[in-house]
Amino acid sequence: MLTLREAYQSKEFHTPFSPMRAHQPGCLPAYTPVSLADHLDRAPLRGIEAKDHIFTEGDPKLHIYQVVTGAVCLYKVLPDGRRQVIDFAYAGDIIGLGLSDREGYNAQATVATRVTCMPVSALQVIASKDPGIAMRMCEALSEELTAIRDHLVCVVQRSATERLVTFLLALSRRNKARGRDADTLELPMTRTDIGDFLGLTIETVSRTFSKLKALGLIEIDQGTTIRLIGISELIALADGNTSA
Amino acid sequence: MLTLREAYQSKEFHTPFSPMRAHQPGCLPAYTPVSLADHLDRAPLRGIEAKDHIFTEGDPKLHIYQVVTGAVCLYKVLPDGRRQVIDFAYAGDIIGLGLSDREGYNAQATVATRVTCMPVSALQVIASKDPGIAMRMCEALSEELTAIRDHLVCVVQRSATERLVTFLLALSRRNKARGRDADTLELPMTRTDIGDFLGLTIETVSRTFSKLKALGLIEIDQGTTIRLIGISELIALADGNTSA
DNA sequence: CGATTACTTGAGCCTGTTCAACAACCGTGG
DNA sequence: CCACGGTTGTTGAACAGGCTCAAGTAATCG
Repeated sequence: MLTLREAYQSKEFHTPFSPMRAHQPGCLPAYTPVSLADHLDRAPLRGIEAKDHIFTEGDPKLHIYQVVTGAVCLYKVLPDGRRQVIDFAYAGDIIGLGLSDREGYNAQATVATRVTCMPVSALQVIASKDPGIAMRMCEALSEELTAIRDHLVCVVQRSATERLVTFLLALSRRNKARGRDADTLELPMTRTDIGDFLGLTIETVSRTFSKLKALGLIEIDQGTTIRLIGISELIALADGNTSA
Repeated sequence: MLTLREAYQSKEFHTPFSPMRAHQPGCLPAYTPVSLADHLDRAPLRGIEAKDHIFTEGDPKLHIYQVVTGAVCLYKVLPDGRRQVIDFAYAGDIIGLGLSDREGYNAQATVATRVTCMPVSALQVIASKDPGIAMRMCEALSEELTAIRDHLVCVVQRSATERLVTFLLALSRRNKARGRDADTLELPMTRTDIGDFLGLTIETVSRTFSKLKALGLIEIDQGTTIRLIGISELIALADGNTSA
């Protein structure tokens, strides 16, 4: 399974439609093709302190953001306060794609974070001029859909241990995709965030970490650094081949 | 909350970008603007018998479909057979939007169903000529994302009763949006499908229906026709104002 | 009309929750 | 430097919601 945001890193962030664009009949762009990522790279930077919100549900959607450093927790709350973390966004991930005029969830930095922010109005202008950008947005949205579907299946069908291990393995795969150590994970969020992501209580998350440690499958430093010992056993665990 | 597919019906299915298109600088369409829905309405019809699959996960994605009559169950399965229903698609709903080259889930007709099917290749040609169509696809994808996020929150955070009532109320709202009776629901799927959608066993679904009936909040005819009695009490139940 | 599939209901069990206490960590200020 | 309070994480014990297993009933279809 993909980390929800991992999809964005799984391909070059340049639209595969760009090469075709200039040759579309009836469409003669007089500008230099620029990818979505290019636009975001140029956008102004904004710093957010740990625990501060970038936006909250219901806010008018004014910008889309790309995380430069740090981590962001995207979540929704039910009327009675129950919280569900939809996704985490890490460096490179884009937040807020979509055409609604309101934010559909809350975005809170879990640690000190920097993001670039680009006005949606600008994006709409660009996208309506440039079908390649619009298609790239479709692509990104489809990948987000694929990822959240996988997460839905995971969280609804899997046991506590399977969920947590799936989460760790997704982070590991993400690390590998970035050329970083696949066995060493930094968790830039609290147990509460992880619990609300996986649909578990903080106690169950903690207990499950302890169990994995006792099984010799992971090591934990200061709560936030995880070292994966037996990747293959962990994969088996995640898939319910329950040796424990 | 929206029924997952309801989003598609919540707005006219004509792109709001159409009026702008002819005036885009550098883009001179020499054809009559046609909406995504128009294209789908013209597409050839295909009949599927109850329990037959339209496609399965991993199949090359060749078409997108629009349900004309009947109902379709979209689901994924884990390696060990656990099943999660992602969504149901009813008349008017579009299945398979997105730019992956493979189907990401299974689509099975729950009852005898007719769909129109349009080749994705045709859609890509249209979308790369017509930024309005591409933007309309983005819009549809965002709505699908919003809906699945809501469903994720519901299924992970809510109790069995809350989930089932939320499901019934979504169907009711959908009926109302179509000008049909909001109090009378047809359930064109089995208890197993409902259970796998809500992350519950068939027994719990059945028991919960019985409980709602005992509370006098619904009536059930032949298992498939539900009549909602106390909408306001049901809404309270769905939000966890647990009078039961 | 019998066979099959779908649904309902019951009883006991299990996973993860709740409630509670405790430990570790961290920044602040004396 | 350490004492202190607040936050975050860990662990234990009892509970409960939904699951499993099992039996029985209703609807459907050849």
